[in-house]
Amino acid sequence: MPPHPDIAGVHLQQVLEALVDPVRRQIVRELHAADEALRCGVIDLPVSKSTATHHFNVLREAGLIRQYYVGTSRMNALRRDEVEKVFPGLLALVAAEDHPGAGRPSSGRAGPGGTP
Amino acid sequence: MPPHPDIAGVHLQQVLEALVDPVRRQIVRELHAADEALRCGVIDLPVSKSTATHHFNVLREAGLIRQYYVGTSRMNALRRDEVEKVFPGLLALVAAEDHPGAGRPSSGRAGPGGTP
DNA sequence: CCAAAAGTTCGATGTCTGTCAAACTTCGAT
DNA sequence: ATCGAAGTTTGACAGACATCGAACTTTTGG
Repeated sequence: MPPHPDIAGVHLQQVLEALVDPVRRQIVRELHAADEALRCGVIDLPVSKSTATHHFNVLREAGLIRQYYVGTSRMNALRRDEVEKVFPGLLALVAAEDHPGAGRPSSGRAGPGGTP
Repeated sequence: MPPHPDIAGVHLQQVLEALVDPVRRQIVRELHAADEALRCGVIDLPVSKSTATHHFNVLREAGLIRQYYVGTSRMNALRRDEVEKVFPGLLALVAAEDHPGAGRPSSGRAGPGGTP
């Protein structure tokens, strides 16, 4: 429910910061493929629930996804057309990504506590 | 002179990591606009020379620019067509960027020592 | 030959961001 | 009413990255 920014007002900087994380790109890819809103839990992410919540929030704040509740489930929908209008081709690049392994950052960025 | 990767082998992850930095996008924009190779010094960057060197290296390693020496000057050329072939539309997004202020990261990332 | 110019290398530093665990909230079903 | 499922919130933490200054290399110009 927090604020969904108007994509026209989002800077490329913020969108890139959102998409530079492999986990967040995975989310975008799955939403793109599903072509419909998905529950958070449906997407199998390699991180804890709290971290997942964080990633969804970042995507929302960047104007890439729209979120709304249905019961206790948070639905997530890719803002396809809107994003396409402001950043043409961007989603296609992510959707077409050849996600090797798990799309880990080039310079082994995994954060601490990764998998102790 | 260090290795220039074959762009076809570069992952989207690495390219995004390169382009997420405002300074590096500025470099790409200027090279895009110039449409020819430019000396490092010609591009007026808001960072020290050593930092600039770092940024040019990151861009080269990501396959976005090609570098070669002419005297003591290092020339930098955008690998337009090659990048366009593998990541269509990507350069256009950066080139068309509405660089506000100085394109500082959304979450004030400036690093230490920024402006003491 | 000497000096200036153009970058590079090296080491140090501070901030940011991803990550987790634990406690909490909320809604639906039994 | 109670229990479970689904997420959220709140600290804490560690690793990466951008950044700088100083010293060095190399090439051009006087």
